[in-house]
Amino acid sequence: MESRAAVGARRPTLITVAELAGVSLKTASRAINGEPNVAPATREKVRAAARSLGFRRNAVAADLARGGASSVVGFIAGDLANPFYSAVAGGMERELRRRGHQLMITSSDEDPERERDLTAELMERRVGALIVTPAGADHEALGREVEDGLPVVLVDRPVAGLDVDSVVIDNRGGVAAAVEHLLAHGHRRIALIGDDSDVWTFQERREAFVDTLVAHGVENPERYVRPGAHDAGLARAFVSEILEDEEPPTALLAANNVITLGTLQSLREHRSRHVALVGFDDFAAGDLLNVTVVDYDAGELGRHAAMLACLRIEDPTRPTHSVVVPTRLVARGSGEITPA
Amino acid sequence: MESRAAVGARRPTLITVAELAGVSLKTASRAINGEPNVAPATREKVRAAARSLGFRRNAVAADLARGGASSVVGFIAGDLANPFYSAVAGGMERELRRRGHQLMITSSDEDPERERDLTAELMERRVGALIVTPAGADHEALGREVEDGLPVVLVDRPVAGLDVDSVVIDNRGGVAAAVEHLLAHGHRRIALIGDDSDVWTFQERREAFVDTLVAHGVENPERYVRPGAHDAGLARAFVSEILEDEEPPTALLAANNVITLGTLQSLREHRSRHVALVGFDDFAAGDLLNVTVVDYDAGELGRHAAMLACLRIEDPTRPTHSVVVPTRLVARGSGEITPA
DNA sequence: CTGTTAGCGCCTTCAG
DNA sequence: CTGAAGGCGCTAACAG
Repeated sequence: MESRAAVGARRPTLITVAELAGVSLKTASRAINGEPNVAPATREKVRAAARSLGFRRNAVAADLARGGASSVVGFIAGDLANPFYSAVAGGMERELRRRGHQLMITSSDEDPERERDLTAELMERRVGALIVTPAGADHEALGREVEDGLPVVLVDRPVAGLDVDSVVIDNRGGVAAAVEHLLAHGHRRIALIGDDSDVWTFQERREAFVDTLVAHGVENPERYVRPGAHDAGLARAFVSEILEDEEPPTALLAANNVITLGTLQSLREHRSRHVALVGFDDFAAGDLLNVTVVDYDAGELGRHAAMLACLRIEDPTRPTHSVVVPTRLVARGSGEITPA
Repeated sequence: MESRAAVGARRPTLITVAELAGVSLKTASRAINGEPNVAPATREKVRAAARSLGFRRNAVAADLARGGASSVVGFIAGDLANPFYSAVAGGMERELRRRGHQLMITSSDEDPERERDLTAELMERRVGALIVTPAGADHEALGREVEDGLPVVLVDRPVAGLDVDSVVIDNRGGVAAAVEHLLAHGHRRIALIGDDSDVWTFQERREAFVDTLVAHGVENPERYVRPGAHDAGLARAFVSEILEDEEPPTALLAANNVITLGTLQSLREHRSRHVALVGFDDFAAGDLLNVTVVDYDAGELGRHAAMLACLRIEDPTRPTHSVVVPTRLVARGSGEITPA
């Protein structure tokens, strides 16, 4: 068995294997790939030769020979260091693996220009499909790929004018549930602390917020809406400010987990025991802090995206689908506080 | 400019571009790749042709022709859905990109068998290097790759008997600092709630814990050591139990963030206002809960791993390096409580 | 069942 | 500065 190649030595190829086994190149290929029409004895002979040589098939060359797209799927995440994307990537990777694909992950850091560069790069690698969390507004580069026949799947946010498969959270449903929950507990003055107004998910959540309040006869539903809380510090400041209002809200809806944390800080400073809070997105210490949240399975986003990508690879002509991942309200205390 | 290929049409190749530009294949290649020895006019002609055809160079074919390893680096993470790995992957991806490499991420889910499969798969894709968070104990498969000359970098935990580049957290230093912090605040009875005993990082943390206590003359340092808290629930139970001791500890050291959360739950149930707590790893609501922690930059782990991988690709003969990422103690209240 | 003949798309010689 | 040949490692037809 002492046949390990020395450092830097060439890797054995199918030809080497074929020669050792005393068969032709193609027969070796068939045996290695488990194709039919190979005598069991021959197959074993080839496999033994491969083993003893430490042969490794070259998937890159195989993809090339087969002409074109590989089994690799590319994912351009918004920000890899963000747990949300890692949860998405986790679900995605698992589903792809199940279907015999590999995942190549990159991160645009929410920068549209980087997204364009990465798209180009992944195209050069001839990925079989591209899953993207679109950053910014201009996505004509993506549009071109789509026209060129590349399977593209959008995750977490769609792109206007781009008719492709997509997976999003049920933002509207989640917010509606949260607002109705608060209304049911007697609140009428409900505030929404949200992210920057150009973030699509916040736009959705905001609209659902307003719609739900209107549907329940609450007047001036925008009164306590505060967009622009891009980080925890801002969220905290906004909440502190709004609580100073002469007629302050009795309940708060934090539009994402970062904002929820900032909100909690503010509430603690104000020792407000009678302000209810519901947060969109669960977070690590959510249960410990008794925070009622709108939760969902981020991994499902990735799983569905992967599935849609695979289905489109198999059938490029199928109509586009749009999957909506459900949310559920997890009542843990903070959302069940009634108005003072 | 209306030259977009129809869906499913073949992508243009260098030959197509060369023909349109009226030059040879090789000249087109040179122009596209920005190699020297091409007349500026020719270069422009070729580039214009490429643009109008929507040409995309095939990086896969290029790698193959160049014979061998690609610029892709593979990363086998322990569990992609875990924020720790996402932070690592984030730093890794950024550094690799800076150096002109791509990252292919997979997840072993801490399963040694999957790790072996994934290693084989990434080898078939001819990754230029492999970064691994080794799962389990048996890593002879990895060892074989190393012998074959594959650049391998270990992250977060080393493998006994495998002399390769590695990056780990300063587990000992972090724990020592935490323990000394508690000692300085007057504690002598300090408990360590830890993960399963076969987890390397916990072994390190435990040894440092004991060593530090011994160095400070604390007798019977193992008395309050509780391994096996694999999830928050177990941690909570262990803490509850230990607090019932007739001579309970006055301070707790939670060996990781999951354990810290469980510990907090238990402490809250016991309304123990006089038990100090320091947690290893920071977490989302750490500051909100005033939890003193041993923090470190997970992205740095990834960044260094990427760097080591690149350096080894460039020079396979360089001696192996071992990077230790520093920790720092973040005092936020829970660790500064003095014994009752 | 097995082997032969062509490439996949590009890069690397080595000549013009 | 440019081009022609040969090959990277593998697979897809076709023959036998």
